Amino acid sequence: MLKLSKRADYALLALQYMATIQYMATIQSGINAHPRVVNTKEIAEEHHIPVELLAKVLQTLARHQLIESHHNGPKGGYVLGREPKDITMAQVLEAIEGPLGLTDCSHERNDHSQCEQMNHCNIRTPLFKIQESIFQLLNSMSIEDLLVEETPLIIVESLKPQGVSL
Amino acid sequence: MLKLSKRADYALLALQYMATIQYMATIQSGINAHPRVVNTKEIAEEHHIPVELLAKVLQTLARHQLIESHHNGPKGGYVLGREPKDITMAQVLEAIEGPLGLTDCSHERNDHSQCEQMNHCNIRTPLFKIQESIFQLLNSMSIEDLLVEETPLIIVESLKPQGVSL
DNA sequence: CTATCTCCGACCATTTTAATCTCCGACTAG
DNA sequence: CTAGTCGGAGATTAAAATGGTCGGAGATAG
Repeated sequence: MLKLSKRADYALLALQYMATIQYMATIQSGINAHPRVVNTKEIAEEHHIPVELLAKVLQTLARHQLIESHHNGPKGGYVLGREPKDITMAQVLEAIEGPLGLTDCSHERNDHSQCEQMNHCNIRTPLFKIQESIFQLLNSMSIEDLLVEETPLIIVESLKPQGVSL
Repeated sequence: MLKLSKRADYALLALQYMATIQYMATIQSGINAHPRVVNTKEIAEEHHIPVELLAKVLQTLARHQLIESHHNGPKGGYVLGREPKDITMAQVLEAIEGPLGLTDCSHERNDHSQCEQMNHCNIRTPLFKIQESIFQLLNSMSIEDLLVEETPLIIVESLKPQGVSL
């Protein structure tokens, strides 16, 4: 349950790798160093993942401007599209897997297809609260948090206080 | 992303329904009332979901003692296995979908098969922390929290985050 | 210029997983 | 006995994830 797809895994691995490269460059050459452009093959080999799938993942990330593609022939590749701290988990996962929501009826207010069936659904509201908490959590962590050795645990306050009222 | 399976949806709907039945009975007949036994067909028809699938879901819930089956022929069915507040979301989801974890390597500390490949994985620790937070969140909510009055559907128009300038 | 290397996008094949349905056995109330 | 229940093993279908192939466009190095 709640397992990330491999595409999501690959995305995070790639972003972490690119952030690390960039971080190293900054340390060595100061803040103005242009980050090294890394290509798909390099990342794939580094992590032992299939090139073709990673290529698609990176294309998707580029389309969402999380990374930036450099069409420079043999020197082409990708760099991060913005600061690691400004690329949140939620953004990455939404780019890869589409808008996140626990239920089918979280997004489709335009085509009323699905919820015709779920008309007798009494669990929407609580589920939306859970969803909102998870979203908040994912937005509170960024690629930068993948760099450090130990990330501080983020506590999501219980939703209990809102309580039961019927 | 993060969408619940239908089986999980059905499980929550069924548990909410059973909890409601029980709650009503308590109101009407006092605390000692035996909760009414409800059968699969009733729940399925109430929510317009396929009986066969719901049957499996309920069987699974029974196997995990979240509900209790009564083999009473034509009067058979299910009741909650314990108090609504003692049935957490995490328990339900784990019963239906197996142990929850963002990554494949979350559980397999014994068979080292998978992580041989993911040996070059630098994102385990942060992911485990996210996972832990979600687990905590899901454990903080119970079936009791599903008993809230259902308000008109709140539209989540766009989950797109704040847009982040670069 | 040419050979080579990159990203891009479309398309296809295979595998895995989810969802649904079918059938039968055991049991029980009326 | 009859009809209705849960329990559980498949079969079937549908959908999604994963992985691979190909050709085009553009840039670089020689």
